[in-house]
Amino acid sequence: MADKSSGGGETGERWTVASLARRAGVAASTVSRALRGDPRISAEVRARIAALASEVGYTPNVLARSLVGGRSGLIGLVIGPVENPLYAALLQKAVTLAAERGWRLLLVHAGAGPIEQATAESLLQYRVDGCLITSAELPSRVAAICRADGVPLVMVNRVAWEHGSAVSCDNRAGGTLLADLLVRAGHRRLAVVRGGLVTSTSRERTEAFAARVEAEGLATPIILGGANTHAMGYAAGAQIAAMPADTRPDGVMCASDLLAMGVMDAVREHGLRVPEDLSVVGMDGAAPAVRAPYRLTTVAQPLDAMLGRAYDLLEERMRGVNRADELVLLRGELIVGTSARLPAGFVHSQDPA
Amino acid sequence: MADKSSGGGETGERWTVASLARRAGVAASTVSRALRGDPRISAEVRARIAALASEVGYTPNVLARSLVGGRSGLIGLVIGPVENPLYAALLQKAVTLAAERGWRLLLVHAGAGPIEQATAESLLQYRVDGCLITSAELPSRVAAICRADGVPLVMVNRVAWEHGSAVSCDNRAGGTLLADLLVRAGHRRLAVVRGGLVTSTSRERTEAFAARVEAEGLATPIILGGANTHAMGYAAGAQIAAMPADTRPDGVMCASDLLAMGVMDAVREHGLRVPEDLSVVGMDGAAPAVRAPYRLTTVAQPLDAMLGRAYDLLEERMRGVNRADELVLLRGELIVGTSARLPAGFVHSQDPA
DNA sequence: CACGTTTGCGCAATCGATAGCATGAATTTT
DNA sequence: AAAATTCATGCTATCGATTGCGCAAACGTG
Repeated sequence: MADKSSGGGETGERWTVASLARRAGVAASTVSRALRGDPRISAEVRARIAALASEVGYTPNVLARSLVGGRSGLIGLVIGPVENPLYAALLQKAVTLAAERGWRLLLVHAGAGPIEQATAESLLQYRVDGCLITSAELPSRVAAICRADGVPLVMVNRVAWEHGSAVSCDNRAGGTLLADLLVRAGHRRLAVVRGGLVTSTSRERTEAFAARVEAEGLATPIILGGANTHAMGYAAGAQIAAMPADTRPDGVMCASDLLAMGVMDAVREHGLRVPEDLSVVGMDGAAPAVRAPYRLTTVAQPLDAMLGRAYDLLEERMRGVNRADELVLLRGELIVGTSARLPAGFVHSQDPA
Repeated sequence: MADKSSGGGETGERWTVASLARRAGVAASTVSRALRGDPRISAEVRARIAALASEVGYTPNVLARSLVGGRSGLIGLVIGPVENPLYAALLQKAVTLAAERGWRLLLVHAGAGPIEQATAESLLQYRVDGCLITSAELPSRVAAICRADGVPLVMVNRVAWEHGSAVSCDNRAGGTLLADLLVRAGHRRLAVVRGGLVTSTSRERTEAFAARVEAEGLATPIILGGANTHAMGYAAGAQIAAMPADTRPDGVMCASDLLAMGVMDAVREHGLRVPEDLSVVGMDGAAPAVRAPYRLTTVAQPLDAMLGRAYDLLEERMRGVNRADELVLLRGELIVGTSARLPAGFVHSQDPA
């Protein structure tokens, strides 16, 4: 049926504006305008071309369009280790929210390791309109590349280091909140299990927690950990469990839920009960940490809001608005589980009396 | 320094072959050939242009290249719910292995839900060279689109339904292996916790396990579950724990590690010990299931090998080789944890005596 | 009925990179 | 020394979609 010389049809050749135009007996520019709803094309012709296009299953070539239009509709995504459930959740939401804005994600990197130069360059090769970095580590190579080429850049869950805006949970506020909670509940010997030594999230959470503990007149928390993995949490938990009961911490704040899960796994294997022998709190609000068997008391990051703001920031800058970089902090939400003893008279936030 | 009329430099304008050519005093085609290492260009000129390109930080526009070249270098990725750690691992490996082949991943969909038409169409709009579907669910819409436009398609962890090749773990062999293991260890009342009712992986694992159990002369396993989530596993575990001890199953095979974790969490909360009161085995080899507190006995999917084969299949078909669709099955590896009683004299595979 | 204005659409250039063909110079061959 | 090659590079069309400009025909008005 479809004649081959028209350039489309069952031959596997894809339809183009040109072949559609030949078939419809109009110019290619008319096809283009008709499909984009240009009012200069008569409603009659527009309908005819639209019908033809959907009949033959025409799909515009975005690559060609972006060549002239200047925007690719692609957002580069650099994501941290997705074995961390927080990043997994972030990834999923990032895809969904991007689709709602008509963007597609070019998955540039996923994992803990550093980003290779060749990988980072693909951001430029594919002319991404913007870049979203979601990783607690410091991918300065990507940041440098984006800056050099004027690609808007937004970081989520990590504060800006050299270039680009950032959206983050207010980690200090979270750390302070958790310190307050533990101190008011009567804990006296506190510990912190920290994540990566160079990650801003871990540092801020740890510092704020320790500062508030000291401000309350208690001894400086002992610091354990040093990497944001389950194994590191497990090791720290084993260390804690091995301490004599009279000097052992009675409250532990972990810089992430992943660490908290490791800590709980270890101390429980060593026969300690949570929270009777030891309170554990975390930060992130990762799904597996909140449910059984952990039921962790934690500060959940508002991922939807964070990504929404991040995309807003990107969109502004993609439109050419020449704004200064900004840092947006959003407050996390306390999720009260059963992993920590609570202050007397503490009212469950989800359960207002 | 950089003169604006040359089209590149600090003005934010990006360098192109044309602007590089003007700057170098040669033709654009010469720049293109020089950068691609065409031997027809003298070594001298080639070196000069290469030096200039790296000096100004030129990056080729892949979009333009693919317009003439016909290939975009993009692989569409459709991935299942990444809160399932198996998919998270798959995602991470998929990115790494794709980069090794010089491909980039266009993240089309991530999650459990169905794929929207507009989302699926982006596969065609961006002229992906191939498509990788990693999901136990049946994204037939994507398959149909790929078939209609001749886009090579490979599925991982799901068997082909209508169109495209597939690479999968040999789920039946795994189910049989686990049934053997439990029966030989003396379990007599077996149960299965299955995943999604329409997913091939869950169905095959369940059927093979049940078939072998019956072949061994034991009663047909009771079937629980019906969705591949932690919550479903937890619910099934609660059901099991609620049964009277003399009729309660003494061995449970879960169609995924995610389910197995849910089952173990539930039965432990109800005071049952694993494996003393109940053996639990899973399938997948997900990282959190293998470590504390689960230490699950499971059949690990060979993800690296699976993805390697999947990409091989894609690559062949992208080169235009007109091969028939094929189904590749790879054997999983038994990982022996502590979640199940073992047959007497069972030799730990990682620990040959 | 003549002239100006809108309406509707085609022509051709453009985006950036690539590839076929052509061209002039340098080199080899007879 | 004239002819035949080889070599290095330039010219130009091409991929597919978009867009500024131009040009008819249809419309309206005086």
